[in-house]
Amino acid sequence: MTGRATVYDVARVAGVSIKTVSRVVNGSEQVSEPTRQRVLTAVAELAYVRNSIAHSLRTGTGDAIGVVIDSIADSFFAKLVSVIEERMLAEGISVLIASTGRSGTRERGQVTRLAGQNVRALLIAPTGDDHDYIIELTRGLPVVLLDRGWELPGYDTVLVQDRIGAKAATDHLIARGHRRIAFIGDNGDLPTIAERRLGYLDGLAGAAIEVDDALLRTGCGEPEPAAAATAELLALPNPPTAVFSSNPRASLGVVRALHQGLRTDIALISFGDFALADSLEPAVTIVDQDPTPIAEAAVDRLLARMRGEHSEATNIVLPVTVVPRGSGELVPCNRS
Amino acid sequence: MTGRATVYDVARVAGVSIKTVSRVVNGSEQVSEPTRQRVLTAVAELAYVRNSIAHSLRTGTGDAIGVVIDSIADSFFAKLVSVIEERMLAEGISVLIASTGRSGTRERGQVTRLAGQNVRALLIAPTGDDHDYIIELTRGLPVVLLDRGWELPGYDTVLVQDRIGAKAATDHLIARGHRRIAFIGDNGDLPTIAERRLGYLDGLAGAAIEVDDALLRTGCGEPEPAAAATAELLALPNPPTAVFSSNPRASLGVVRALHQGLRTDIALISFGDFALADSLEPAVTIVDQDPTPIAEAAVDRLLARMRGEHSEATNIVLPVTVVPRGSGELVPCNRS
DNA sequence: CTGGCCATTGACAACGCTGTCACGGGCAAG
DNA sequence: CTTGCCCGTGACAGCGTTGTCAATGGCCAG
Repeated sequence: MTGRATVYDVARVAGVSIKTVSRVVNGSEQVSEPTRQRVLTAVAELAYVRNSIAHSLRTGTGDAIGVVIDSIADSFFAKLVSVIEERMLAEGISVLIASTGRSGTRERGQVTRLAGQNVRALLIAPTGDDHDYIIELTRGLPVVLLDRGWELPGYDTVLVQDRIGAKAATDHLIARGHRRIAFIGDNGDLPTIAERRLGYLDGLAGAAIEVDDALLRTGCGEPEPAAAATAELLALPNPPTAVFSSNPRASLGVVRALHQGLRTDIALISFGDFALADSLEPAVTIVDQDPTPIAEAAVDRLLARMRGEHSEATNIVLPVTVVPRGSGELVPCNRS
Repeated sequence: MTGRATVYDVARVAGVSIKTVSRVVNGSEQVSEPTRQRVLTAVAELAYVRNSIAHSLRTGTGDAIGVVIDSIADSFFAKLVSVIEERMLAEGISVLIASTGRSGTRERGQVTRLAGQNVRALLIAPTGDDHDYIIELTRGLPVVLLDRGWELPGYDTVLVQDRIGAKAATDHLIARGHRRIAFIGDNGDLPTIAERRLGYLDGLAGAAIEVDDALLRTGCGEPEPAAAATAELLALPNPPTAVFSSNPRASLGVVRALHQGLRTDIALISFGDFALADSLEPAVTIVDQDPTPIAEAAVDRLLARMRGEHSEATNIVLPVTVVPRGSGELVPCNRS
């Protein structure tokens, strides 16, 4: 008994036709009570579980969605996926994860792969700036762009106020007297980070502070390069008095470097919360980019599309606020 | 053009039979070069992608595996899944995640669901202690039990030295002079935590320290209850001078509570690392339970099984070591 | 010239399921 | 008693793919 039971097995045991088994399993009303009972008994006896591949093939509707993200090891995306999975479980839909490692090529490969699977819809946090391929590959498939991808018209998107939030953080630091504020972030390929950088520049411009390129560090999306960049900033002849870290993973590196360099007197604001940010000394002020409402909104859109809604693409932009905790309220230090 | 192209479409365009298309797509040698070229041209023209549902149904081999874990929001499991997904991508296999929320009932539901999907194998971090259902539901499906589940014979398992590691941590604290050492952990249903608790008790017994039930806190697998439990411990008339936190998520709560209570003079060892553990003040001493080798070993086993290996079930136990960072080397404080 | 062999190709069935339609029987209306 | 309808049920096809097996045709040996 290696394979699983099929409708035929159940039909044989229950003494009915396979169609009747199908009806019972799918809860059709068109079955008499005694028959239903016999079928249910047989189902239990054989531990029958509907083969969802055959079901998908027949009905044409898959029972999984694909989620394309940077990496599931990133706690922001982990939380995002967690909420998505939870919501989808209620719909009986499975979640396939596909990570891009922030490579546009790999992203494309993953989307291609998923499009060939039984996915019924896609949630994508796009990496690169060329997303035309999505249009081509996902014909007839509901797609919601997550966290990024504002610039692709015709698709539902869910974002946060990247530029506004970044400007608010910068303003927050400027209001405490900082004028040498460093920016740590990934390279500008990521639309999100590009927006946050613009917000940072907005803030500086608003206070008529000249941009110092030495304080603008890109290519630091991960903890290690961010830590290295921070260490370099600290070693500058004229180091910054404040740091704006444009994503929580980079912030992990920044925090490590500041603590290792014993420079916790330098102000810090992180775009996006991270574990223990509020237990550090000082606790880290953040721009609150909570994954939960982002995921909820995205799932809402996706379910609506999966149910056949054909309205115009909507662009949801969630508000963010600065959450003061200590590190962002430090005033400029005078060490050097 | 709403649906995707099928072999029939390609066959029509290329002027061959569907079987030949299938042969070309699957790289069979039995096709003449000119025919192959014509087919490939048609494939490119129609952007044909093999329908993997039909493929799965026909071949009986799915192209996804299922991973059943507590929650993807837990960074330990997130890292685990990340490594698994990375490895599976190289095999062209997708990863389906299913979270249990540590509910045995839900775990069972998830395994049932996955067994009905096209999953080709399962990686399960079992929650409860009744795993007989796994045997029943996963007939003929390769299964590797991850991180827990030692007690289910006939299945490959990958664990760490839970009991030994916990004893080492306890010994480490005892060697610094601690005699009132608290234990924070989830309830004993989780085999892992039960083992760690035994290791903790081993340590106490080895030093002839009597167990104080007031210092043994269970039901704290998540940050919030762990923080609450820690706060209660601090309020005891005779509080502990050291804490052994038996999992990293609990440790997040313990750290928060210690910092909020300004009691960072209390020693702490965490079973399992967590982000920023080394940037805190003091840095947190850990028992190193690295998810990466666990995942690698599990994937190795799984791939071997998927390739048809029929050897005896293997039980891999990975070693752990205490990584001193500061918090575990604090000597007993005398405040009360 | 013929038989046999190999290389290439195609017709057909089947994977497990559900949609379509048809069938048989019971019952109310005519 | 017949007609027509509805209810419960089953036979059959087909979703897109691949495995089996047979057919075709070219080529070489006898």
